[in-house]
This record gives sequence, C-alpha cells and structure tokens, in this order.
Amino acid sequence: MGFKFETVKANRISQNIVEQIRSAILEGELKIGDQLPSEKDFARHFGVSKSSLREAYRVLEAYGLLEIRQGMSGGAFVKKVDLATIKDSFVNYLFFQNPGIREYTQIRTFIEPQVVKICAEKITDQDLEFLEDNILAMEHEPDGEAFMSDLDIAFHKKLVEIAGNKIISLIVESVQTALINIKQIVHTDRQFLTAVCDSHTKIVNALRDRDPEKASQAMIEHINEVEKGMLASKGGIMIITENGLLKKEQGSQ
Amino acid sequence: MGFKFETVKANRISQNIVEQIRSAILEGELKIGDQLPSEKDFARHFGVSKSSLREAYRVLEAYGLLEIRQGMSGGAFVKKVDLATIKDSFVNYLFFQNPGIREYTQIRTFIEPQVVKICAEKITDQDLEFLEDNILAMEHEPDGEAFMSDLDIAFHKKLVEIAGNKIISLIVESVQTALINIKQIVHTDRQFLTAVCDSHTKIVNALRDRDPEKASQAMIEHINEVEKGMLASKGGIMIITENGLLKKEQGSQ
DNA sequence: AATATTAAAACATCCGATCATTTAATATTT
DNA sequence: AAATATTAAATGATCGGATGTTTTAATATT
Repeated sequence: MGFKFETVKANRISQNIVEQIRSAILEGELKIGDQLPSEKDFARHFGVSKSSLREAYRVLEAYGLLEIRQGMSGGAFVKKVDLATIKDSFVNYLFFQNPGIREYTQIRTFIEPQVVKICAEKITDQDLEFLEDNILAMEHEPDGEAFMSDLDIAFHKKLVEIAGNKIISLIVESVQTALINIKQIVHTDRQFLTAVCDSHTKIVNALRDRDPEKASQAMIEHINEVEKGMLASKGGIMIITENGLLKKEQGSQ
Repeated sequence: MGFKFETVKANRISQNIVEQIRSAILEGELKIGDQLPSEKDFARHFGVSKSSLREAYRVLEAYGLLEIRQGMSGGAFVKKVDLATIKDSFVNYLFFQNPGIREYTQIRTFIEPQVVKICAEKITDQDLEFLEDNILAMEHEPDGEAFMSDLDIAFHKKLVEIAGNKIISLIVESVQTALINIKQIVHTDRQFLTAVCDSHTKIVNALRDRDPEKASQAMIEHINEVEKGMLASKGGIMIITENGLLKKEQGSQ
C-alpha cells in the first residue's frame, strides 16, 4: 500500500490554542482591535495553566496577529499583521536558501519593469514631484557616510505603491529588504550613486512622458546596472560586518 | 526640530533573548543542526527564569528557526526555516490586506510567463514527462469530489523549480497558497478542469518545442483564463465555508 | 482646573514541583 | 550472540502560585 503516514507531533497545548485563535481571526470571528480575555481568565476558560496560555499569546504575537500590552487597560488585542513581520520572515527563509545576487536581480527584472509600465498610466503630478525630490535628495547625499539604500528603497517603494497592487508591494519590498539584510551590500561610492541618480532620472522622465515602454526599458537598464555594480567589487563596495563596522572590500581588479 | 521619536517598548527578557539567538543564526555563529543548551542551563546562563527562556524558544520556534524536541536527547536545535512557515506568514499578512483576485492574477502575469520562457531553455525530457503525467492525472480526476488545486499547484510549482530561482519559487508558491487560503475558491466543474488541462497542454507543447515566446503566450492566456473562471461564478464555484463544508455559489448569470 | 497621589488591573518574571516523552543503558530472554 | 524487554536518566511540558512592574483609572490635593 503506497501510503505515507506523517508523524503526528504530540499536541502541545499552546499550539492548540494558537491554532484556535488564528483560525478565529482568519475566519473573521475576531476583528482588528478586538480584545482577548486576560491571561488568567482565558487560561481558566481553556482549562489550562497560565503559562500555557502565555506561550500561545507569545507565538501569536510573533506571528504579528496579536499585540500585547501591559498595564491597567492592557491585554491581548487582535492586530493587523504588519509588513515588518513578513519581511523578517522573508529574511529568515532566504537566509537559508541563500540565493545569489543574480536571483535577486532576476525577480526584480520580472516585476519592476512591468510595475513602471502601470505607473506610466496612473502616475499623478504629485507622485512625480515626490520622485523628483527623492532624486534630488540622493544627489545631495554626502559622500561615504550616508547610505544610498534608504532613498533607493523609498524610490522603488513609491513606484510599486503607485502601481497599486498590494501583493506586488509586499514582494518588492520584501525582496529588497532580504537583499540588503542578507547580502549586506551597500554602495557608497560617488560614481555609483551618480549612476543610480541618472537611471532614476531616466525612469522619471519616461513616467512624466507617460511612456510605458520607455519607462520599462529604463527600469530594466537600471536594474542590470545595479546588479553589475553589486557583482563587481571594483569601485568599492561597503560591506557591513558582524560588529556593525564598515569594511571596504577591494576588487581583484 | 523635525525629529520623530519612536516609542520604545519595554525590553522584554524573552524578546531580548530571541534577538540574540536570531542574530547568532543570521550571522552564522549558529549553524543548522546545532543544539542549544537545555532550558535549565540556558536560563541559568542568561540569568533568567526558565519560563522567560521557554517563551524565547517558543517564539524562535514560531519563526521556524528552532525545532524543539522532548525526551532524553531532546532540546532546541537550529533548523532551516521551511516554506510552510513563510507561507503562513504570507497568508496572515495578505488576509488583512485582502487584495482582489485581480491583484493575484496580475502578479502571476508578471512572473509566470517569464518563468516559462526560462523553462523553455532549461527543461529536460524528464521534466516534460513529469508535466505530462501531471496533466494526465488531472484529466482523470473524478468529478466533483477531487480538488484540482493540488495538481494545479504541482504543475506551476514544477515550472518555477525548473526555472531555478529560489526567490521566485518562494513567491509563486506563497501567492498561490494565499489565494487558495484566503479567497478559498476551488473549481471543481468538469468544464473548467478541461480548460485548464488544455492550456497546461499548450504550455507543455511549447516547452517541448523549446519555444520561449509560445510558452510565455500560452501561460498568459492560461492565467487570464483562470482569472475569468474565478471571477465568474457561472459554471459553479465551490467555496469552502467556515465549518469546512462546501457550498455551491450560483452566479448571477 | 491642574496636579499629585493612590489603587487596581494586567502583564512580566521567577520559582519549584510534577508529569510526559524520548532515548540510552541495562537486564533478560531466546 | 542477538533480539527483546526493562529501567533509568535527560529534557521538555504543564501546572500553580508568589512577587514585581507597568499602565491607566480613580481619587485626593493643591
């Protein structure tokens, strides 16, 4: 009989409670802001010890589904899972998968050129202003010290926001976060920064013209350019070391 | 002074420990399979109570970073975060974002057509055989009872695996899982199933010819077709209700 | 009315006891 | 000697209660 039985893990009390509460949330019984009973009351309700219930609350908090507050009108409250939670999850997962820079670039080239195509049709003058300001800020970044990444992230984040697809926003931001957190590569040399500003400008120009194809092309070139910069140590790449310091790695030239 | 201070949440002991251990893993100090000290020992080492350390272990387990086993040679072991963990995270997050079907389709049309382009260049005869078997199995699915989704998921999963980008695999599978778990739409009518088999066949044929453009086109048509099927209740869509039963929702015609 | 104090609710932490599970070591049987 | 059964030890799981800390509501004071 070609049957496979999976090992049944002993039901842990806390896990059982976690699943019950998570289901209640995902099925709409519990709404954002709803308060769950206090540890003492809920433990009694489930007929378990306080510690077991506490562990369940901790796990649900780790999932981002609960917020737990101390104090008089404190307690456990249902919370909208925030982006940071899933970003962390992304980082945790991809850390072990350890994809190459090439894989990060590839997913970006799959998504972002198409994102700007949509942007070209939906973008408002206000959005354009935001993007222009972003580029200006990047151009005036002081050398070395500052990290381009914050402004760069903001630029791409704005674009996916304009495109208006919540799933795509999630993905683009998560991929970017994982890239930075895991590969820990941050460019700081002026030459590279200028190149980024230039390609950002090209993208914005295409968007101002409401030209989807031109915007898409500019984005493709931009991503490939950035990849090249990331792969080549030549020119100087700053790597964040374990103890938080910066190390300049010289290319083999 | 245009400064914004974020509220500092009181450092919880368990959270502090969680961060320390997570950092140790993400910085490579702890490797997969490494065993952490027993609750008793580690609690003493940190100078905290056993319960605080237990809560930290629970959270890390929730992150998918630890596996905790009971028994004589049990304990806490560093584990590779598995796909299920991040899929759950995806579901939790997207449940609250609640994107429309359209958004799910859009991200698929951004990624999967390009995935099959790559497949067309890398696919092996063995892969083709797998995909053909998958289609055959789907064609022979009994009516009603069976869910197309398992085989459908397997089909698309195989494709992204062939493409060989771990990030894209993660994304495609997570999006699919979220779609099924949150929108809870599963097609069971024979007509729809046949249509899916047909478009899958078209894709495989294009892949057998190693024709990227044809494969991409077939995939685009397939995704749009599926979307149409999902949006139109006409023809019968099965919806899993809260209590696990199936409800047939008739379209407004 | 503003401020300071007090009280209460709820989580945070700690402790230690007991139960359950798993595996290693040992004893027994064949 | 090998297979099997028993026992023991390590470790997590659960429990319950004691105490500390934080936050807010209620009260008292100025």
